Amino acid sequence: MGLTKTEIFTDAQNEIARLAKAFAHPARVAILHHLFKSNTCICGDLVDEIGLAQATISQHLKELKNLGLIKGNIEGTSVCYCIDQTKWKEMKLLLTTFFDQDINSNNCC
Amino acid sequence: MGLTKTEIFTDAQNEIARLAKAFAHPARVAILHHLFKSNTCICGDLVDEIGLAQATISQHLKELKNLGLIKGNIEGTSVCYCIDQTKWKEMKLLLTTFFDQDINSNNCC
DNA sequence: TTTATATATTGCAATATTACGATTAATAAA
DNA sequence: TTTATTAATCGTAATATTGCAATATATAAA
Repeated sequence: MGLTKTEIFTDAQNEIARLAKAFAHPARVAILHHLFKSNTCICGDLVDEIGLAQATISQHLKELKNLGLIKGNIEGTSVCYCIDQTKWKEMKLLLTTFFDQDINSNNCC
Repeated sequence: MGLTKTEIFTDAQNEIARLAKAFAHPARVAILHHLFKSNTCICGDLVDEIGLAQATISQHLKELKNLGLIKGNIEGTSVCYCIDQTKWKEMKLLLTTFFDQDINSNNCC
């Protein structure tokens, strides 16, 4: 028990859930927000700007990287994280298509 | 530890995360999909259509109801669940606004 | 009232997530 | 080389989520 039964859902449903997890924690929302806001590709400044330990931020960054939504470029001793525009657009299309289901639906209650 | 530090994030960040959780599990994605697909307001058919135990479906429905995304009308012994169109539109606006941040951002890497 | 049906709730086990201190690894500067 | 700086990883504790059997609740039908 406690294990999500991925096999009984469609690929699309699993992929939507997988991507939505990126936004299902305020720290990751904050990280993404910071990455968009700063013109310069911020790196470990995230640790200062968001009030979480370095290990915690690093873990969240790893999850976002695993989803493909961000990428990291090593620059000397620090790492520059950026949004992966291609993957971001892909994610946007998948999720907004799901959200727009309401347009063609007639509610009964 | 293990407790999300909501207090260090903005209200918007917390709300985005809260709503994104609705889509962060394939069972809930499947439930919402079924609710949109069926013109008649389906009720416990979800248990048959999705391969999860009745108690599990009921729990996911409760979470979606708590987020305000769906509402349930009691009809005899069964309950008719539907999308709450107003809340859905609200959620859509909040999340798509967040997703559209890429439009005004210039990536550096 | 009794019985059947549908849904919610409870209790519990398994697994996942969140957070952080400590450590490691890797590069830059002295 | 030695030392500082930055980020990743490891280990661990606390908490949350997922799933289901069993039970409770509530209405409909007999």
